Amino acid sequence: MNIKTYQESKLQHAENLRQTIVEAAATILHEQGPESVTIRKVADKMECSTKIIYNLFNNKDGLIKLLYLEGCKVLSESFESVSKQENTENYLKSLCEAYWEFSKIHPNYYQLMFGGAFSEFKPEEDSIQATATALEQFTTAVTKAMEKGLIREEDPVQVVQVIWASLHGVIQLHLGGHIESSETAKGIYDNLVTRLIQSYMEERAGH
Amino acid sequence: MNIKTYQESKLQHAENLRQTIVEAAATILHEQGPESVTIRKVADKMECSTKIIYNLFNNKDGLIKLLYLEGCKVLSESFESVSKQENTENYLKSLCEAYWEFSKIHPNYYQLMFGGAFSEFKPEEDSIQATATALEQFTTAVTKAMEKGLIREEDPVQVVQVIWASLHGVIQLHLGGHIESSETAKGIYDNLVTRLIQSYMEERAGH
DNA sequence: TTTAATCAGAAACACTGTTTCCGATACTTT
DNA sequence: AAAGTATCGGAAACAGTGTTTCTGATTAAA
Repeated sequence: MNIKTYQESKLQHAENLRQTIVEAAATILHEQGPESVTIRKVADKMECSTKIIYNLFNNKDGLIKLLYLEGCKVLSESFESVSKQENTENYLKSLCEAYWEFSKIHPNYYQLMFGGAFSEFKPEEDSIQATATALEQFTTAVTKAMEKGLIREEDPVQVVQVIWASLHGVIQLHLGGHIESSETAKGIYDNLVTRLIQSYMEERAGH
Repeated sequence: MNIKTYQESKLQHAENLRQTIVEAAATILHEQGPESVTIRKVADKMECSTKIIYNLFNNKDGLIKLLYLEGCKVLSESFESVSKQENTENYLKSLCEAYWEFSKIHPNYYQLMFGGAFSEFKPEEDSIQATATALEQFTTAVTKAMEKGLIREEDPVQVVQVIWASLHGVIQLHLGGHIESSETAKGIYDNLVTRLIQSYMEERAGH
């Protein structure tokens, strides 16, 4: 037990509180979906008043942002749990598959992060950075493929963004109800994955 | 001037009212964005009570759906205004360009239709059908390319969905603030368009 | 002319994000 | 130790949302 000044202990108390509030909000998100993540419901779960949340997070976006960062961590772990394969093509395909799985296992996180569930929430510098970090496995895989000459040299970040954005499009239209059946959506997704990877891998020198 | 029964005249009155309400809602959508399309603001513009809107549209989704259908018409016209070219590859690229332009010229329609601006609104049978109709130019172009042997025969609807969904992904991430600069987003978009069309065109017989 | 039905306006209900007010608690100072 | 002061959280209020209820007027039907 450290000896702490009042200010230090106060800060730590605030930090603990922040953490438990984020956890409560995350629980509501998982159990009841994004539309149920309201300041009052979080306050009710914490058995406290809404004022505390505003003191600690400034506004709702401040709380949503932390859920966004949590989601980035989960996404990152999803990518990390993909077994690294020698075959670059297969590895990239597995990463794409993991992204689909993430959207299926954590649809509420997905809606919050990329689906516009909180249309007033716009990611800022740090959230965008966290997203890039979550996609790091992807970026390094592409970079390595370039070094090995499997993909023509260009900006690996742009390559990842092209892949990410287009995969996201399929998931988003699916979650939004524009592509009803899950099988149809997966068919489109797999088709797209194959085409994209082939497109990049066929750009070998001499082709 | 037709002679009408009371019931007929009543129905026509209701239909006229529906039309003006949709127009008022569309005006608010264009001038103030999706978040300002609220029942009360529409009622205020119409100088009537909210009850009328509920009588005619059942609930907010009923009104949003009509705006969705309007948006489909506008999108359809955007595609139709693309000059048809003999060169299939160039024509498809022009259609993709028109889709991007639509999202830039009518971002509010885009957010309402595909961006999840009204997260409670899920398109139903008729809205999905209207979307398919809006994409018809795309579908016929792909079908013709298959008949000419420029694209390998498969389901043209799935081909269009693959292209549409992936293009949407770029636009959606851009509008959602995940891809900040418009130039970056357009670069990704164009890159994707080139890759996809190449991917489909390279599947000629004998390849 | 009386009766019955329809329909629109005002107000209310149950929510939302956010702010204000105020009292209790807890550190500071004398 | 006692008085003063600052902080911080709870209750309530404010402004806004989608939606419903109630009620009175209008208008067709009898």
